[in-house]
Amino acid sequence: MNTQAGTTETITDDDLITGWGLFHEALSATDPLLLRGIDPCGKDMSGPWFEVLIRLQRSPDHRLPMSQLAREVSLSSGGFTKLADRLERNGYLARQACPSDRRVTYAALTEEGLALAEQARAKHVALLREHVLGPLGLEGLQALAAQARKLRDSSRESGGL
Amino acid sequence: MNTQAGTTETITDDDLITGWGLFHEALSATDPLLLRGIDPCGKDMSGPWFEVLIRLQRSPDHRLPMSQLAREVSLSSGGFTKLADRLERNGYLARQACPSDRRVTYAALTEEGLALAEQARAKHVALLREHVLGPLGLEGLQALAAQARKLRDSSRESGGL
DNA sequence: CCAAATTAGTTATCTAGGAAGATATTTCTT
DNA sequence: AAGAAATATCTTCCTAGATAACTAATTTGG
Repeated sequence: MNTQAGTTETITDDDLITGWGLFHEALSATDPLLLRGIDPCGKDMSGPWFEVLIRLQRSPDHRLPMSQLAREVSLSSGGFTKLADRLERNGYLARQACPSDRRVTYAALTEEGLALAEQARAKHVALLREHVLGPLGLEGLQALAAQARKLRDSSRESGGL
Repeated sequence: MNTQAGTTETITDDDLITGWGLFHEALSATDPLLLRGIDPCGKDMSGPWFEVLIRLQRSPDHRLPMSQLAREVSLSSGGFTKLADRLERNGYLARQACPSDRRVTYAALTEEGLALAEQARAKHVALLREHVLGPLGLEGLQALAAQARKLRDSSRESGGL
């Protein structure tokens, strides 16, 4: 069904799979680099921790409802409860009751959590400049982001069952 | 350090983080769609299973050394042993000794494994056309793939400690 | 050629997260 | 306003992988 025709209108199954594979490989090769050594101790930080810290750091009062945060970082509610437990146990996060809706619990950064978030963010940005902006250049990055946005939006439509 | 200057040479920390976030979001929104219902029973297939099946399907004799396969799908050797156990237990994979190097074990597709791989691949390609090629178009996909390739290659250089 | 370092694979043990169920609180429908 | 449906969180149980230790087979350096 797929011999290469005019190269302008068609794409083979193989090339499709390969192209999508590149996307995967790019992320799995690059992502670890961007979290490398951004821990206070100079150790790597786990993706989920970073995603949570970043979001709380830029939120008003440095806090968000647990369930919203869970959705944003793509964790199940049960999974996020345990991530929050871990962060809390380490002193980076505190749970706060919400007066207006007693079902919700805010996950809020502590002083130490905020410090951790800011420090990790700064290091992460430096690594982004080195490992992403450097190799791709501004145009490359923008091209990538534009396609990624299209993909995200269309997939959310289709997939948001 | 980062006010928006000429828009042509600079990018803010925020935009950098957002741009990279788009990349993440695109993958995490789209990827599940591409594995949806590609199981024989019409159920979703897990990413690692699919990656393994695809690679074996296109390999000579439909087999590869365990350790090579583990690297290609980004699993630890111990993790891959258990994935292979599962596939074997389900009748899709068989372990074969390698005569020329008695350390290695081949992971080889069984008849059923090959059938599964081919069927999953066909369904996956259809989903790729629908959810990736459709929204992005051929140029979009190629743009994405080109940037992804740059990223992968440069990160492998940096990261391949 | 032999000891040392490498490489392949398996086997514990441990941690992160998903799924499903249980509560408590809202919100929606009459 | 009462009952039903939805939402937020937590808990229990289960599975997938990571890590590290161990064995066996190879390769390498002297």
